[in-house]
Amino acid sequence: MNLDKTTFLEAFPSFRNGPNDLLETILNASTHRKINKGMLLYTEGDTCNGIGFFLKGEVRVFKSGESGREITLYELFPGDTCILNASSILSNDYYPANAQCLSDISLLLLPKNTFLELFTKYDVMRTYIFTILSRRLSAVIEMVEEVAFGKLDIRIKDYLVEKAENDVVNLTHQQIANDLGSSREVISRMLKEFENKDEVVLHRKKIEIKFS
Amino acid sequence: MNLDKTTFLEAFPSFRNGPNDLLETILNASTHRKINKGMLLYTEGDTCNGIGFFLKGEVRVFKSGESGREITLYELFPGDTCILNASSILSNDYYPANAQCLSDISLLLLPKNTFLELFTKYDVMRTYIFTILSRRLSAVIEMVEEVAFGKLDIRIKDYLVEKAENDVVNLTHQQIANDLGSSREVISRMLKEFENKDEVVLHRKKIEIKFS
DNA sequence: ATGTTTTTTCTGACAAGGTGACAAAGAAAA
DNA sequence: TTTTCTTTGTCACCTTGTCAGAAAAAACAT
Repeated sequence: MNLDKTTFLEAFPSFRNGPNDLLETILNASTHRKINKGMLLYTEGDTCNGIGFFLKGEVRVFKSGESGREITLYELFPGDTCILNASSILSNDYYPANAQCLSDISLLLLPKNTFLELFTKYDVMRTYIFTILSRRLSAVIEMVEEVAFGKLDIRIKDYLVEKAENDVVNLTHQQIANDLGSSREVISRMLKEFENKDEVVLHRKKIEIKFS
Repeated sequence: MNLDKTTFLEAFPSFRNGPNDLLETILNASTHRKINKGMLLYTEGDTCNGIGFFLKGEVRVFKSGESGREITLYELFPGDTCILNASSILSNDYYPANAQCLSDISLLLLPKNTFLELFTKYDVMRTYIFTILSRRLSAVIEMVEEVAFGKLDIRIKDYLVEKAENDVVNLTHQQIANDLGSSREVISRMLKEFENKDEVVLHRKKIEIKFS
């Protein structure tokens, strides 16, 4: 046993309702991995031989375009599964995006075959996967709407509010661009405009928000 | 019984593997509806009280922005389910998009509760739903990539090739704009450029392609 | 402490795409 | 034919992305 039940159930409360068998199999068959901040978990085109259950940390799932621009599809937190793993395992397809650790993370990696068995056998597992998958679809549909119709100034402001802690955002312009699917120059330009209108104060790797 | 098994199984072959019970329940509990071309099946914010199994015709699922612009997320064909129905039923949420009939369609409408029972009870149903859901997620992720990074001239050309029958596309500039999430003016402008470069011939509601 | 390198930000000119307003050309209807 | 509606064309302007180059701040080395 690689990990105690309590720790797992803390992150994955929906498995409390499941049979003990399921829980035991997950804990026994999986390996506990720790991966460092900045590392890439998957890249586009990878084949998946396991599915990760995230226990600690943050992961960013993103697409990147030819020009070097990037856009974040969604983020993963403790209690999440990289559903694209599950999806590509079940449909025997490539992993269609990139996943990057935003902090040191720890996860349980469940081998493909065990996952397939558990998915076939246990209702709790299916419901869990279904819920996450369904949530992701909504999130990505929202992304389409934002990117297709949203004005960038609004998108940046919403983003800053979302990312702010005590009205401070500790990110570089490049990181913001990578999340929003824009380019660094454009973000810099807009932030400068915000500053001229006295809506933010700019520092290196740090933005103070004066609206929100 | 509203519909014979053969007709249903033709459109939904994956249910052949399922128990007879499942099939009978679907056929008995659902109502057979025909809806005319142009009608809206759902609009954003609707609550779903049933899930549709498409037997005939085409449906366009799209988002619309404030400015009146639209973007098509994906299309539904016979054998499809409007997975956003299932998704919003199972997560008890609103329908997050609009669905419009591109032709006269016919579908089986399975009431919410029956669907939930069948989903809980039958593996075939869960697998079917999961497959569709997973496919949609991939499709929508592709959309994000296209919209965020794709150049419009390329997107239009790809689109025209996809929609062409014998190198002819019978659509208005507005319809193309609505699928691609762009505006009519821009599409007209680009098509005119294509024509100047001798890549297409433009008519009313009709574009002849000379590349492909 | 000083010079060197790297990271982050700034700037300006230009290109691509979206917006708004309005005109013209066909098609359809009266 | 005249009128009306649908579809397409065009122009000027605004927003966003791209390219190129430089400045400023931090990190590193000696």
